[in-house]
Amino acid sequence: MSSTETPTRKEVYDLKSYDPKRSIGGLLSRVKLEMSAALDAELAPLDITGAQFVILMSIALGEADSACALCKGISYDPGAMTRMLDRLERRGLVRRVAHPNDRRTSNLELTAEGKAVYPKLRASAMKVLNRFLRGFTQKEARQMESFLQRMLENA
Amino acid sequence: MSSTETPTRKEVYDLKSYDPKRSIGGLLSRVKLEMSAALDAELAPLDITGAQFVILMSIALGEADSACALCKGISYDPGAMTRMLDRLERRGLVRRVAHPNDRRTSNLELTAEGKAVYPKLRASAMKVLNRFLRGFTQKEARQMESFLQRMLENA
DNA sequence: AGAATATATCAGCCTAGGCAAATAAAGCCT
DNA sequence: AGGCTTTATTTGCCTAGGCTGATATATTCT
Repeated sequence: MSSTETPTRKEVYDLKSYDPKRSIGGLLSRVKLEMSAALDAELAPLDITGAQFVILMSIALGEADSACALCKGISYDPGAMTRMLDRLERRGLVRRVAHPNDRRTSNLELTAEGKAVYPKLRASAMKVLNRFLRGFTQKEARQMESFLQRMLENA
Repeated sequence: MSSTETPTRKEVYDLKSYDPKRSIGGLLSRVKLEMSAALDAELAPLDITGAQFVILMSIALGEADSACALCKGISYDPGAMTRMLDRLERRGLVRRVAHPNDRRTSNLELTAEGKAVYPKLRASAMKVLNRFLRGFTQKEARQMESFLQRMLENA
């Protein structure tokens, strides 16, 4: 060995240094909490929650066209998804359309109203996120994305 | 101006580049979800949830000695906290002790059993976190902490 | 085709947090 | 002391997600 320790196998936190609240885990939970609250507040005037925002975005971007696909995409409970879509349908933002070849499922579409609010949703979410990233350079933001991506791959 | 643009005022995401799922917001939510699930799984054998872990840690570290202090420390609902402490008390991990000078509140203490599991909790949480941080250098971890801290200050 | 299996959704029950009103005890002000 | 305000906790009600089992289709395999 070239040195007294083996840095490549060393873990980030050890029993002496680990402080739950100041650790990446604690900070990340807190940031997520604050960001969700801020997004909810930003979307409140549109009478749309942060959770609904996620669903609407997925549909709008063509990432999912059925309840099942939505669940898989974001690790959401199917039972909860049924009720979530019920709400969005009652709210007039989403429509369930019969699937021609598969009668088990429905295709999901945004209604006219859904399409109309979509740009506002996008802008609101972006605004909130940018607020949390005040003072970040592009380079720092890209690095943060990369860190988070790596953590996800380690999951 | 020394350059054609003003980089200091530029925001991280704009309407063209913003992709909700790949953005820091989307990634961060997802990482938090995965980390919480992983922590719950790790603590399941001890019959303790991730939410309970947070409370127990705060008490153990002397960060809070009353329900109210706990709520303030972690932005938790007082009503929910009453019930959380009821559960922890029934579970035999926490004790409410009468406060000598203030009969509105109770001092919170870990029971013997609570003190006994505490090191295991700490080790479990650390283990999960280190797993998500595989491949991170110390420098990268410190930078991640700093990014999250800055986001919090922007909240 | 018929049976076994897999998929998609839904409905019921449970848990847990958020909110608002109620209660009780301090603290403050004059 | 008496009244007003603040603080700490509790309780009831509401919402929403997780889990399980039921149901209806598709799909696959003989």
